[in-house]
Amino acid sequence: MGRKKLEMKRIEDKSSRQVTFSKRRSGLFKKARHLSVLCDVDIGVVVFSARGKLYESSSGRTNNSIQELNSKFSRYEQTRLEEGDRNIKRADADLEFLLQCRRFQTCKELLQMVDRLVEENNKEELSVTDMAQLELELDAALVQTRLRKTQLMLEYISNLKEQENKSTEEKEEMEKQATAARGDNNNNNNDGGGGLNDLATNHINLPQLVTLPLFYNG
Amino acid sequence: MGRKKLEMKRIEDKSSRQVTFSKRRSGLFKKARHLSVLCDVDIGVVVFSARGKLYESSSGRTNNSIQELNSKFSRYEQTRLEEGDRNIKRADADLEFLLQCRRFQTCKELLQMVDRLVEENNKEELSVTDMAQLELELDAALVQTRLRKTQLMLEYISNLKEQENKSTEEKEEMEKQATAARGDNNNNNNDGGGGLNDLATNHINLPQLVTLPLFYNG
DNA sequence: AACTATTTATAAGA
DNA sequence: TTCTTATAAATAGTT
Repeated sequence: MGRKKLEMKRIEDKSSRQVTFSKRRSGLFKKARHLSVLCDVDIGVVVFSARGKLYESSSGRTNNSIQELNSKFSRYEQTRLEEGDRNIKRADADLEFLLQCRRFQTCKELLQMVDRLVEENNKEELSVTDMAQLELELDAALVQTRLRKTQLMLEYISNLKEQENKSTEEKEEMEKQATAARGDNNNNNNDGGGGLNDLATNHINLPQLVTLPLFYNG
Repeated sequence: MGRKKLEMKRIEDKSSRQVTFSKRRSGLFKKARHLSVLCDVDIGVVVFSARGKLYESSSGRTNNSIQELNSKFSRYEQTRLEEGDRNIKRADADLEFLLQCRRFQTCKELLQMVDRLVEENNKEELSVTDMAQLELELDAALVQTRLRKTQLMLEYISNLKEQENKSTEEKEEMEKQATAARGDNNNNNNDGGGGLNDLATNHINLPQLVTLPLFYNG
């Protein structure tokens, strides 16, 4: 659509490629938004350009965090253009932004956030401040991950124990009844499906890890 | 576009909503494909409908990993429907997939991958296996982050040292010349802009961290 | 960043 | 469902 029909191949002229990219990208996002609303579905669109990533999605949590992010970065961009001492402004803005995003509902959101920070910032190299902050965020995510893992394993063990107890009880009940009625020859060695020992020989080979504290605030 | 302009709200009639969904979805994918080709960028579009997940992407790494992912999850979905013992199948598929994704070119890619894993899996809760793997990946990212941070700080210090040396040399040279010519009263206390001491009083307040090893393979 | 001639997408109807 | 077609929407080239 437009004055001419374009061939379906890379636009060689850098300038018009950039313009087309900009126009069509916003068009794509708009269409995604409309489809999402009209048909009540979740949509995610990700555009990875050589430098910087652009993102758009619709409905639910995703929407919120992304819009928040967008406006944040718009303001940040503006500030950056208006001010002279870019590096300091930038470092401050990054830090401020990151500090405001300390709490995430899900690990997924954290990852998206960090990812976006890296890409939207439009820089290949991150500053020391970025790195220090990223380190903190990753650490937080790691801690969360470990907590959840531990929790799941405990639940798993708890379930198995319960099963085992139940199984043992049933066996004992059976034996009691059998003994009461007459002498018997019941000698089942199977403990009743998935006892505690199964954890050690689980086909999923969990890494043997000892978790140490990451940071030491001297 | 069409005979009538639609209101920007959910289409209530189920049948026409389905038709519109189908049409607009393929339209969206087409636009994404075109944008990708014309402007030489990677694009991923994900549409989550209530039943089933539909997906489309274009070009490059994204394409590969996403299509791979897609077929993986399609197969997984099928298996899940065909098999009874869902949990085990699922853990195996996840594990296999994750193991194939161990090496990433960049921290960015890692984050994207994990992110995608979480989202595409369409599950809020991750399994123990997922968590253990995520833990490993996050740790790897963290290590990389710390390395880079250290590197940057060393570079920074090195730069400052160089500046200081240069400044000192110049001062000495000046003093020598001045002394040779006649007695002088040059007594400048400024060390020449950004000496080592500046690091401690930097406005960017780096957290005081001691990094410990994360894992201990017993 | 706006404009407008065209192309493209699609809502409703068949 | 699939095709047709009138109309809405997107956008290529221009300013």
